[in-house]
Amino acid sequence: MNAVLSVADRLHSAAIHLLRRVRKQDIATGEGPARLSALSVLVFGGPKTLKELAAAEQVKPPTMSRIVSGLARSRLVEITEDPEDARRLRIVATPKGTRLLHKGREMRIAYLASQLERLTPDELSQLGDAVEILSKLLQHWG
Amino acid sequence: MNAVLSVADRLHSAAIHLLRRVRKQDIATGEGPARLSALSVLVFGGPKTLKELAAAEQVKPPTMSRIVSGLARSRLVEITEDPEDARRLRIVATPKGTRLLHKGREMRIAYLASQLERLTPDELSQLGDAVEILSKLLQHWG
DNA sequence: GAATATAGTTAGCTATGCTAACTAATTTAC
DNA sequence: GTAAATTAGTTAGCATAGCTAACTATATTC
Repeated sequence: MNAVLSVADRLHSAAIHLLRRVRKQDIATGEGPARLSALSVLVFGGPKTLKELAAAEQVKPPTMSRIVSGLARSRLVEITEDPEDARRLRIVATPKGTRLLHKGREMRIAYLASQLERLTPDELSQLGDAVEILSKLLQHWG
Repeated sequence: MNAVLSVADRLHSAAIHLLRRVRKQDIATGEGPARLSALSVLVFGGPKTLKELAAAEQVKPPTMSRIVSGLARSRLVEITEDPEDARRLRIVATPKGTRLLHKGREMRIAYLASQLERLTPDELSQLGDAVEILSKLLQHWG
């Protein structure tokens, strides 16, 4: 197996297992990962329509419809009508939603960071560089 | 934000977005990601009991019980009794299961690899080293 | 004004995760 | 040598999250 295939394979496996670990932290916020991820788009990207949110999360509209319903039920987002087009929804994170997102993010990152502390400074630096490469790649994904 | 926190945050985000993309490839095999991941443990790690599989996949026994049922229904694994302890199941990948795993793995990896091809050889090598560090960290997770 | 296109929802399916409560088998304790 | 405790897995029941197909309501186009 050539180098590209080998890296691809192990990268996939590492990503799966990393997220399984982290998911347990997310659950402590009382909201699932799909909701937290959608909420994060709203908090950092501002108000969105349902279709925009679905596209940002790479999910179909009925799926996002349910995610948004859940967030609204927990008062983490607020839904208003678009004054220019009554078909559209304007979805905004509430202050409560923003607070919860930040809290969850802190918990998750603190947990991850506590594990990363085991690495040597050199390994951490290597990992940091690699994540940078990967993030850029994901931004320009084909 | 210090270096550890920053790496933790970006690593998490990259893992989420990477898997969202790859999930679509997995679906083409006709089996979900949890089943493929469990099957992979059997193919590369040999026969396992249900409890061992659950532990390897960081999932509770009832969850793994259903995953294994699904795999058995599709004839991707075979379940026999442990001759030494009738409470235990011995779960083995069938030849069909092994073939499907390799096929799915090829599709997924080919897709990932086609994206990784955009990296320079140097970047790829850095990413490979980092994945190695990460895999080891995940094995000895606290 | 009628046909078409677009935004979201609803209904209904599958898959994955959990806990609680169960059965069956083995081990331990007496 | 049997009763109690432990261990392996299953079943039932709940929630989240993904999908497609079919629907409603609004806008746009012809």
